[in-house]
Amino acid sequence: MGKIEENKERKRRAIMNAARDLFRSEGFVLANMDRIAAEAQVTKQTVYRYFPSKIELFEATLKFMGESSEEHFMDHLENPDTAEALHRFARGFVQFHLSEEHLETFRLLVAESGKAPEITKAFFSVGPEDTGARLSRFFAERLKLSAPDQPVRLWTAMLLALRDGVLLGRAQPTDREIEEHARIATDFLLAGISFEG
Amino acid sequence: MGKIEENKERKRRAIMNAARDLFRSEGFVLANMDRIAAEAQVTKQTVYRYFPSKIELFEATLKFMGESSEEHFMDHLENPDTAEALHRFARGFVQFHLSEEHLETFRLLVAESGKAPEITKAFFSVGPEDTGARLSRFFAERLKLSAPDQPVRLWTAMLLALRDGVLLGRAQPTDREIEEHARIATDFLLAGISFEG
DNA sequence: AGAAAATCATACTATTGAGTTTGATTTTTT
DNA sequence: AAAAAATCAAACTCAATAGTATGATTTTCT
Repeated sequence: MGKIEENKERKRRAIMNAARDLFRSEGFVLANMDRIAAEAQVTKQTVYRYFPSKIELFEATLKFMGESSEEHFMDHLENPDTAEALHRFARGFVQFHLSEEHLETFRLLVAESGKAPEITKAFFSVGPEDTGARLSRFFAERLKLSAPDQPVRLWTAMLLALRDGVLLGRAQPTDREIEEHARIATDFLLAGISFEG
Repeated sequence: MGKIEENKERKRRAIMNAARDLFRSEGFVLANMDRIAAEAQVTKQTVYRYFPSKIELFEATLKFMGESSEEHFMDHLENPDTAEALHRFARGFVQFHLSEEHLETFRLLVAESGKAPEITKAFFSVGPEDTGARLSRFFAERLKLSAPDQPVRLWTAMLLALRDGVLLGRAQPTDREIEEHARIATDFLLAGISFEG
């Protein structure tokens, strides 16, 4: 592969990086192409060589975000101590969903999917869709549940209880509060499915 | 009160009605003042006589929305049969939070509170903030819980499990699914607090 | 070295939309 | 009926911004 191809790839990524930051912080409408070009250290002309329009840049960027999203809370499910695995996963899950990065992304998706529902497909085509599936497998294997989907859904919903407040402008919970909430929700789940640690 | 004052009040409301619809369906940035004026059957000039700027119209409209929001699921808590009260409330709560009206409002608030967190205060200064408080009272009186806040939060969070999907563009659940989900979440709650129907 | 592709710098077009201005018309008050 | 307040109709200013055009410069390939 020649240097031209390499550079193309680098530029593409530089543009999508800048686009991601601006779309996240400003939203689709207010993010502007001149500034995306500037942040990417590239001419607007070049942006348009790679992406024919703002909306197509947006779609490509969403997909890019889905692919490059870094969650590590999944790893906790490998822990051999089942209760420990659940508690650690829970804390990581809550922390991630309250992180500024994720909240901005969520805001963006929620706002735009109102007008163009198909847009979020791009994001989820690669991304976090399978968290539920992975959890269900864990519940089936480790907790011996024959119908794990329901408890999984209830549990993750409980874990997200703190998010609405933050989304609507309430102060970010402290680490202490996050920790405690994750524990309470998880204990509640375990009691509900009669699991003995 | 003279006719002028009456008319002022009517016009103000007509403008905010139109503004509400447009802000909800288009979002703050894309909603435009010419169209708001047109929908309100009023001149743009008149809009500006009542509201000095778009942002101030927006704030006033949010407050107006908070005040005029019609939820009726609260009434179910008066039902003397406690389990019945919970189940009916649950269904009404889920239905409301999945209604197109509420989803659009939520989208709007989530999108805008990212840039101006204080903006949602206007909405919640009157509105649904106290659902939690009312529920806590119910849990304390009817279920004899000494610390009701935690279960209330977990329960409402479980009830909202279906919302994320819809927010991100998944198909609206059927009435059947809503009903079933509300029942399951409520049963899970009751089991968790060892309540015997 | 010289051709070809990509990028740069910059200016331009065209549209949209917030907020203003002006002067005529209607409605309410006294 | 006449003064005063509110509204209308319509044109205008001004800034922002998506997307295009042009011609010079740089980078890569052969």
